[in-house]
Amino acid sequence: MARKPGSRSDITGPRIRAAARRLFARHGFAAVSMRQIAAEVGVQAGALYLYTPDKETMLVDLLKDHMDELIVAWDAAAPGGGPLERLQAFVRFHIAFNLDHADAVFLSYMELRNLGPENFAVIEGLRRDYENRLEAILTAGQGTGLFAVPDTKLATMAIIAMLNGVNTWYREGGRLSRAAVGDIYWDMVRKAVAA
Amino acid sequence: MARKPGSRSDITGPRIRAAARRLFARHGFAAVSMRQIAAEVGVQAGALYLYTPDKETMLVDLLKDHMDELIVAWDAAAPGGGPLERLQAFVRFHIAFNLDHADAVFLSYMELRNLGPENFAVIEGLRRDYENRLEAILTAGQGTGLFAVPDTKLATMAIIAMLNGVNTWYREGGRLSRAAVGDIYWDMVRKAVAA
DNA sequence: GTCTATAATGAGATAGAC
DNA sequence: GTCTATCTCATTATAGAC
Repeated sequence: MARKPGSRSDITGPRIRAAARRLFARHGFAAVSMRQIAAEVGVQAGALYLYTPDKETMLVDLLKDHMDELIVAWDAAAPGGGPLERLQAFVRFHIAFNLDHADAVFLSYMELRNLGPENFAVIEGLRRDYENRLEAILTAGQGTGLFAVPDTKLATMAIIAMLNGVNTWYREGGRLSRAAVGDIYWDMVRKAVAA
Repeated sequence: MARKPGSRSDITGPRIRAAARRLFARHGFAAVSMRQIAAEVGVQAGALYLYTPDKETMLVDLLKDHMDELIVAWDAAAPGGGPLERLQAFVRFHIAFNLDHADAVFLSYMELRNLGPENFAVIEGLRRDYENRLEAILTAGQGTGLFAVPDTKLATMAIIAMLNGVNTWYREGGRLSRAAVGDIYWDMVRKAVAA
């Protein structure tokens, strides 16, 4: 026997990526074998090497795609207006995007240590690009006297960490809707940076 | 040859735990082999099984000890006084303790997925015990009208996540001292929960 | 594009010597 | 309490058939 009837690389490729993302996030990069990924997709382990040169490249591609998508999505969603409106939009966007991409977000924070130095630098650079967009909002508000943050760099890190935390406890269908969570976090962020 | 001259279990035990904690935090539980841990300590892999029945037990013992130590340390450090004083103390304590136990903190958030359900429940229970101490402070302040948090549960999670974030960027000898970081985060937390 | 088969390596854990 | 040696099994990755 040879190739499976009906196999198509433009279908198998995305399915491999989705399975790898899910399994890496659930069990950790090192704990997941190529065999597990292949089994999840319904192919043999050797077939994965038609789509990636090795396991680490699979991971770094997932992370890079995720960070690219994040930045593109924010740049498309970011409103004009004053710092307060832009900050509110950022808070709501970040929570919503993270919940929609929980596995990728988790990976992008937890599995950086499995990357070689050059791949690590690429992902970290993309993350900084994204964080700089938030810091720019804080700096703008600081300039007009609207915000009073003791340190825009730390405030950026604090806000991102706080918002990322939502992913650790939020469950769909739980006590609070996504919109309600957005309201509550926006209230806390707004007050934290207020003059 | 047999046992090494001068070997002592009360020295080797702690060294094994320290090596495992460091290596698990750096590379991830699944990525670290028993041979690596043994090499770090200077014993053979087989010797590790004198101290632990298996690898997962090594991990869960590290996590349990860490959470116990955290709760004991806070209960010893927690001041009396009003909610504002207690909240300030909590912020500064949490940042300092986390920086002093960075590897264990990282493990306690990242490697829970490598635990069986019963071990997982134990660690999660301890974490909730700790978080409840913060929530009690917020509830007390809420009751006297000193704080105005829209949801004490979410505020608890938000504050912890924000403070935990310090560990991801803080470097000893960097731009800011620990005390300065404590000041800045306290400023943001104070405003975020203020009435 | 997927298969089977296999190479090369390393894993967790155990047995028994000293 | 640590050693060497070993069992058993899984791993990543490749080769070549179809």
